[in-house]
Amino acid sequence: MSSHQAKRFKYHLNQCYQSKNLNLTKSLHAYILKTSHFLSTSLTLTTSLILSYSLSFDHHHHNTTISTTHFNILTNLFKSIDTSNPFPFNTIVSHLSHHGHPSLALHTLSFMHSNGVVLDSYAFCSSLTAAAAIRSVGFGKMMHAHIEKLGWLSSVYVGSALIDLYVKTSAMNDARSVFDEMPVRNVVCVNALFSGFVEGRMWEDGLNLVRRMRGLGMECDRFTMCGLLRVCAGLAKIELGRQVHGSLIRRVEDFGGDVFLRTSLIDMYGRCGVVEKARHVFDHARIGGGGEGKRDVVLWTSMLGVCGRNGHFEDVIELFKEMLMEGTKPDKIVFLAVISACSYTGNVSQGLQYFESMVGDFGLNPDQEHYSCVVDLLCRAGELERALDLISSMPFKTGTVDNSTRNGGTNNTSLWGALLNACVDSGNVELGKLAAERALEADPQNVGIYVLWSNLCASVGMWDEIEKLRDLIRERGLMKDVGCSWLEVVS
DNA sequence: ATAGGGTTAG
Repeated sequence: MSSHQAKRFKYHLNQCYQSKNLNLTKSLHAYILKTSHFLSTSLTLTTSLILSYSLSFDHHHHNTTISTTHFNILTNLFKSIDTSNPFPFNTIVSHLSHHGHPSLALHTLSFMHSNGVVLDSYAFCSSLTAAAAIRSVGFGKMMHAHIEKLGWLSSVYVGSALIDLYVKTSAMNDARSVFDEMPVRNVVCVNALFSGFVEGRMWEDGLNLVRRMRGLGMECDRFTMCGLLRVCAGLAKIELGRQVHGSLIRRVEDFGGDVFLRTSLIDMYGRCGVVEKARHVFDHARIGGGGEGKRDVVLWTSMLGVCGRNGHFEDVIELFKEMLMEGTKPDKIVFLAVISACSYTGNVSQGLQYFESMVGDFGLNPDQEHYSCVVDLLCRAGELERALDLISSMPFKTGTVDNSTRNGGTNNTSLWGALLNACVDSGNVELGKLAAERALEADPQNVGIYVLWSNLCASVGMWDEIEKLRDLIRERGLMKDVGCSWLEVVS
């Protein structure tokens, strides 16, 4: 086989890779084997084959497990690669973890480990990213042990990736201790830890970390600033927020072209109640900064959210229209923002219209979160029966997990919780009991539900029921959390 | 031929 031929094969494999065509990959593989023995000597061709296979497998198996047949194909291909050189393996792990196939990346790492391929910082970084993507604490802990044994904890790259993994699995204490024990630190690992504090709404911890940066001889970059704006929003620190805005203008080159920063800035001003300023930042978003006049969906969503939370309902309607006119297609999150805006401002019929338009005009299937939103909308307007009807008509089973959401799945506690909340207000015990039962089926540890239910019981003098609830709470070991709210209810 | 951190809703 000539190198020209090899190039052609590589080109075709790339096509398989792009189109995720398993059968095409299989026949190309067979053809290559029949044509010559070139495959066993061509690393790049083997690598391409592995990637094409991996992508087609996951296409069929939704990224969780692969069949033994497929696993064997991969393993055999792995075995034809010289294990004394980690380079090609690292390339494979990197590709897989960056193209949405984390579990296969981890399979590859396992193969490397059990076949004596040297595990270097590149291998660990890629697989830590993969483990973070599927939120695998177990795999992470295992890798952490290996990393420590091999001395890779001293690498800022590996350290940052490890911190990120712990952050994404909500193990903030582990993240913190990795950070504290790092011999060398830079902005990236600070940002990794900081983003964990921000995501977990641990505003003060985040702020303290940023304050420590000066002492460590580090400057904030745009990632840090972005988090800092969210801290300002969380603590409603408008003055600090203005300072961050000022230093963005002074210090960050073309910050206006950065959607992340603009979005956080709009959100910050909005949560601090300075709607005009948020609008000002939003209105100038199309100018400069590489944008060709069309604004990002996320940018629109943040502005819609700002108007909704501040009760500017007319602006929400207007903005949504403008967004469509500008040619920006709404996504599911835009509708969450818009429908909850209707909910805040008590515009039930418009909220329902948007909900219907979402499916009818834009072909977007509502998630459980959308249903929660509409249930909340109906309940706030006192339409409890309609809310119950809507829940019964949902295409989901109650008590199941919805994996389509960003945080990897929320159950439908919020759905029943919204209904229960409304029942407390209206004193509807019968429906409230049903809602409380369903909510606790989905999440038996949810203290808020116990409190709501006992509030409802107390309001109508059902003291026996409260007594039963109290036993249940003690049984499930939730007494400590419930604390003062419980005492308030009983006394 | 290879590596680490960020935005919107609730």
